[in-house]
Amino acid sequence: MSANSDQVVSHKYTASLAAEIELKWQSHWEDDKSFRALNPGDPGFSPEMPKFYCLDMFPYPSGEGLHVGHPEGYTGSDIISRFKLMKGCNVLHPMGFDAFGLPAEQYAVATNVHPAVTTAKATEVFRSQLKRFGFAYDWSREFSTTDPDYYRWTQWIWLKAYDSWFDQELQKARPISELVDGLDSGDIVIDEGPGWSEMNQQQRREYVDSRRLAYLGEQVVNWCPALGTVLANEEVIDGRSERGGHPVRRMSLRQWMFRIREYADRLLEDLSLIDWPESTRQMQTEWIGRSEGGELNFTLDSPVRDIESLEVFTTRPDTVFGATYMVVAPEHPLVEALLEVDGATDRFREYVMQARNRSDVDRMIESREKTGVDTGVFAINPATGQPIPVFVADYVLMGYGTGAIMAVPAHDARDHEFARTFGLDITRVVDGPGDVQEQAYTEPGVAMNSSNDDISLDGLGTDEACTRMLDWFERNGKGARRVNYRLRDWLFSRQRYWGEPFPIVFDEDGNHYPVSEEHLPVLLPEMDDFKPVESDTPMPPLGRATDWVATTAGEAGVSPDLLPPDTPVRRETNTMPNWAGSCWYYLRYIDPHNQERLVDPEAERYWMLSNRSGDGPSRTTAAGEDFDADQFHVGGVDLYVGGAEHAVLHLLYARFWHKILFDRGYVSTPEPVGRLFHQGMILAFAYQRDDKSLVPVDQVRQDEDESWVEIETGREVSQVVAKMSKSLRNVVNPDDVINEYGVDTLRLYLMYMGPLDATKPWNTRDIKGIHRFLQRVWRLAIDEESGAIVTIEQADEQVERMLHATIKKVDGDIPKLAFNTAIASMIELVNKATGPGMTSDQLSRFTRVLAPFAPHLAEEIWSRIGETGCISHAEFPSWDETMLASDQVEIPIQVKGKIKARILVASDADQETLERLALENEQIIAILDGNQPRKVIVVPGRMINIVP
RNA sequence: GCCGGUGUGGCGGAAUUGGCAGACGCGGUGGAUUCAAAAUCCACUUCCUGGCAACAGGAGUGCAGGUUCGAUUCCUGUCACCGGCACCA
Repeated sequence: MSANSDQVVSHKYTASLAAEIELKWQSHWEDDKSFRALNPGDPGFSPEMPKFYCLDMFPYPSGEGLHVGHPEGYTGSDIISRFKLMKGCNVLHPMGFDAFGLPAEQYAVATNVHPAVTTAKATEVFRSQLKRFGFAYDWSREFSTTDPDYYRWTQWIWLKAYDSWFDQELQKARPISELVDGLDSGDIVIDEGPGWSEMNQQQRREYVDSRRLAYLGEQVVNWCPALGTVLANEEVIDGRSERGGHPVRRMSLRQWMFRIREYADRLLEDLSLIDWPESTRQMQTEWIGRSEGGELNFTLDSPVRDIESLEVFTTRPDTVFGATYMVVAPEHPLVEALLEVDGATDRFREYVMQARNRSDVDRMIESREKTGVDTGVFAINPATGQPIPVFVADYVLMGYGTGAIMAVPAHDARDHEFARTFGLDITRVVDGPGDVQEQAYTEPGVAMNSSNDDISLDGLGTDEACTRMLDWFERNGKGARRVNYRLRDWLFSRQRYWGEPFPIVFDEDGNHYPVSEEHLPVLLPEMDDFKPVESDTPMPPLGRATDWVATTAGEAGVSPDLLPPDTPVRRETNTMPNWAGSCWYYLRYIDPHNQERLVDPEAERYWMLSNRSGDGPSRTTAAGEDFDADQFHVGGVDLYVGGAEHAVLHLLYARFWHKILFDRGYVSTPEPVGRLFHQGMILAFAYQRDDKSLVPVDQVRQDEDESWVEIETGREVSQVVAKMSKSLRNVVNPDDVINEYGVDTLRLYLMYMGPLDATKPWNTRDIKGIHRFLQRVWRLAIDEESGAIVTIEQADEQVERMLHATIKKVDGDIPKLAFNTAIASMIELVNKATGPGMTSDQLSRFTRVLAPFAPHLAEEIWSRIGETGCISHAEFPSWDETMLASDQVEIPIQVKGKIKARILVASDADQETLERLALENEQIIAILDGNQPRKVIVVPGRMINIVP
């Protein structure tokens, strides 16, 4: 009893002591505003400090609370932020909440609890969980996308897009007023149809509306009955909704769209200028899907109603001579016209109806066998002059190109398959191996069978043949060069309650008028029933707020210049999609409380513009006229950390919005994010039976021989890695880990699991190792029994050397986000120092190295050894290269690449010395057996290789 | 089908430019400490063969080849897994 065991544990670094330390410093930091970032103009702001803007993808606060995947990325960015602070940067490291969206609304539909209530509660939970991690966020900049003060500016940006048109010549967005001025003055001429001067007021209005970047488009949309809303193409995967996997139907609706296609080239080109993961840049490239080719005109042998010809897009104009038939999509105008003309066969009608009604789900599930019907119409192949049949088939998509193709079965796999099914001619026009009657030859090659009275491609390579053919089409006015994109305009309306209302109203004639800026935000009306309105056509829930919807121009805030205040108007009842708020939140963090603007220009310039001489990303841009690419980086945010699941949608949309704002002069960089990093997914172990079915974790035990057994059956199961899921009961709750070990341990474990961008399994067993490491750190400074400081007076030489090496290693690894190896080197140091101990000067340096990773523990030791001030604002320690060099080094001697001996030599031993020493080595002499070596390769300081 | 990524001990993972494979952690084994245990500290721990042992020999970074004095690293082919796209003309 006298050897009091309680006393032993009383100063041990346990979960409870960790919690005590952590909560103490967290409240210190909060009281001292330790992580408040200063803007230009703030008292105490020093303009000479370099800036570092470090951004996390903000979370959607779900009712479930934080998942371990969240703090993984957040810890990584926190380490960089704290490191940059210690390096003397002014760091902007903010956090907020992306709180509009479907789950809260679905919950509201089910329970009638207002989404604002659900969201506020979930946000509260998230915030307190995040605070428990001790992240160095400037919480004074926090906001939620649902704050009226925030979405006011989301609406404002949408109005800017509404007030913009894209000038093809300048490749940039300009104010609508400049379009009108240009049309009035005749500087801008309308290509097709009646000229501006011949138009009446209504026609002019419609023309201008058709040019807006945010426009109202009649569009075949993806209607998801289960969600009661339409979805963007990007939100539909294999004919089902991205969220929830519900079936999606196609129908026509008038919806707000974004003219993102206008930016296709710029979005594509600028990808090469930013420091983003290759995979993400490639996904965006493919998403944009630029292809060069020609739009060619095929005349019908007799017109159908007013349709005299078909336009097709092709990337292989060199194969026109091989076009033996044509195909139009079921939604093509020619099909429409044929249905209205007598003579369309029943089979034709039936096929078209079936194809149109068929949902995308069915199209996907059905086999890929080509189906189609002959329209009975013939077109003239412009190259051969021969009549060729026109088919309708659903393998041609209305949404890509012109919705019609010339079919070249000899050189296109799909056309080949169709031609075989329907017994159509297959004519070879490109020379190459194989029999095109059996299989399409799709590679480039030398043209053949490709000549008429006017032109011959025979003997030309594909590239040259394409060029000649396009020249020929252009000369004859039968076609033109064209670039086509897979990217489609962005559908921006949702039939939901819990989103940003559009700041726009409609008069009785259906004309739309913007709400003027000073009347923003257009607030969501209070409602108590959130269900979508039952109707043949989708009706948004906001339609129920009849008092809100029916108003007057004056009430809604439409400028009296546009409409007399007492004009009755109806508000837009659609809302913006979830992406809206996340498209620009990084800008609002810069100046979150500004009531006058979305962001103060000076603050924006300070935080977004990086000098290329700094240590930011090294990519540069082709100089745009509005941007000095020689001096600045294209991207604004210095580091953006978040999941790869946002590689296309969020990150493409944000780039698009940013470019509009850039064109209109509201931001100073052409790209929002200079460097992007995706943290990997954290998986968990699960157990698999022989038949590959998975067994929940709690139904498995480990035998003494380490094998895993299903408890119920006693059968052996194998350990596999799977996504965390409730059904497998392998979801890790960060709160539990914090309770058991403290948050510094959790932070360190998350970073030590493996490379930050790798997908890796959570292994609860491994956390102990990291916890032990922190306990060792603690014991280096503190006596567990007495709580007294145990620093030594005289530094151990080897520990000192290793400390220098560790400082260098960590200093180099942090900017690379190679935290796992940085931690490994700290562990090595601490293992080395366990025993000899450290001086307080060594501890001062070591705790500063540790501080970005385990800030609370580091801060505690820092203060106990008598240092003052916040450790995260202390200078990151430096190292002395001369302390890294050792006098002697062990060098392996290889014979034919295999190590046979090792010698200890002076580390600066030169080539001759090493060769001599190697050949004098007894083992080597024995191996050589008196023979002269043919060759000796010596890499000083590394190795010696002898070839006998 | 196409594109991209990854394959290294029992497990998670290290390894600058082609130069000592397996750092570091987990797990395991042995020892110290303890009445005992936990905790802690120390040592060993890729596999195979031989040996009481120190040790000796061999194999080894998914697989099969190649380049090279030397390959986890570069090249060719191939397999598996993960992610993305998917009739895009």
